[in-house]
Amino acid sequence: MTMSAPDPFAVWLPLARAQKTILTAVEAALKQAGLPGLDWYDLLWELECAGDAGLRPYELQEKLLLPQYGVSRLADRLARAGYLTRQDCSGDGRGQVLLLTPEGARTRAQMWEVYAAAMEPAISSNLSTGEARRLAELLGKLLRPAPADKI
Amino acid sequence: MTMSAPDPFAVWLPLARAQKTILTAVEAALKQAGLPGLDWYDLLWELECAGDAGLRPYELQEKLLLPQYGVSRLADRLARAGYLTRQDCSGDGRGQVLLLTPEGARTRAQMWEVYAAAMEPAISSNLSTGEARRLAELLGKLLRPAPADKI
DNA sequence: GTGATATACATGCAAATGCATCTAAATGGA
DNA sequence: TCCATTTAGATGCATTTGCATGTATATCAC
Repeated sequence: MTMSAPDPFAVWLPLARAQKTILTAVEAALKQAGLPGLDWYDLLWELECAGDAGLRPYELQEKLLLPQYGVSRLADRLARAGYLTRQDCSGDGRGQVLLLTPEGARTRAQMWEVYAAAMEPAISSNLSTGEARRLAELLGKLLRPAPADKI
Repeated sequence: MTMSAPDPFAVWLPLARAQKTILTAVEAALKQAGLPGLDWYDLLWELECAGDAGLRPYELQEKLLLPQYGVSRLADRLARAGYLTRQDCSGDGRGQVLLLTPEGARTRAQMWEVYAAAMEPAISSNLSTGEARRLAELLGKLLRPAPADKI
């Protein structure tokens, strides 16, 4: 039996398309609800997970896969909205610690409702429980560190 | 045997993360090669597929999952770069037909080399042939039309 | 210590994006 | 035919992004 070579694009094309489709749907739902976008959600969520310890911007940069200036300015906007505070970092004069405010937590909770509601039909209606589990598993494998292509 | 409910986020989170990771890697490779980004590639590719018939902007809008103004301006840039031409549309005075130029085709071919080379390690090194096939299949299911959430 | 390098974060400027709106041509009724 | 509605596409304006660079502190070699 001949096994066709694993065409990376057979994976990439539907992957990109599925991501874009779902992303668009969720962003539309959030906007319609008068809530911020997913990038705000992700940052708020990480801060909530971090609790009282807060997070340094460079930590968020890794967690969110954002460029350094991306985190810097995203945090700016969140701070202006009153969703986080910047605190001088004891022990590192260059740095700062970002902390979630109660209002930030409230907004994240509101967003979660909309987020989950928009996600559910986009995914659950097209996959069985077993398929979803298998898909998540395969995507997880895809995320393993690539073999040192960083220069 | 109890079957855990299908958590949509168990799929969405790695999906989004995998897409972003691979996208970033490919964009970086293209940039380093002094070539345009993936959005240009996608448009060039569709035009190449369309051949001499070309494509109407509204057709690209559907194929590329872009907003109307997105296609309008992307086409502007491609036209300024000499990669496509806009032709008045016989039969619809409002419309136009976008046609690939030879230079556009050449650039797309160059991009393809870099694109494919960057994609390969990101995907093939983490998945077996069978896994890749299964993953592509599951992602395909995910792309089925959602149950009428359009307003 | 002192100087060189590396790390953390900010920012000016140009380009891209989102949103609302505009024009023009097509379609559909009466 | 005439008017109302829909569709194709462009564009002004505000926001966001990307890129390069700037500033300040930390770390390391000596």
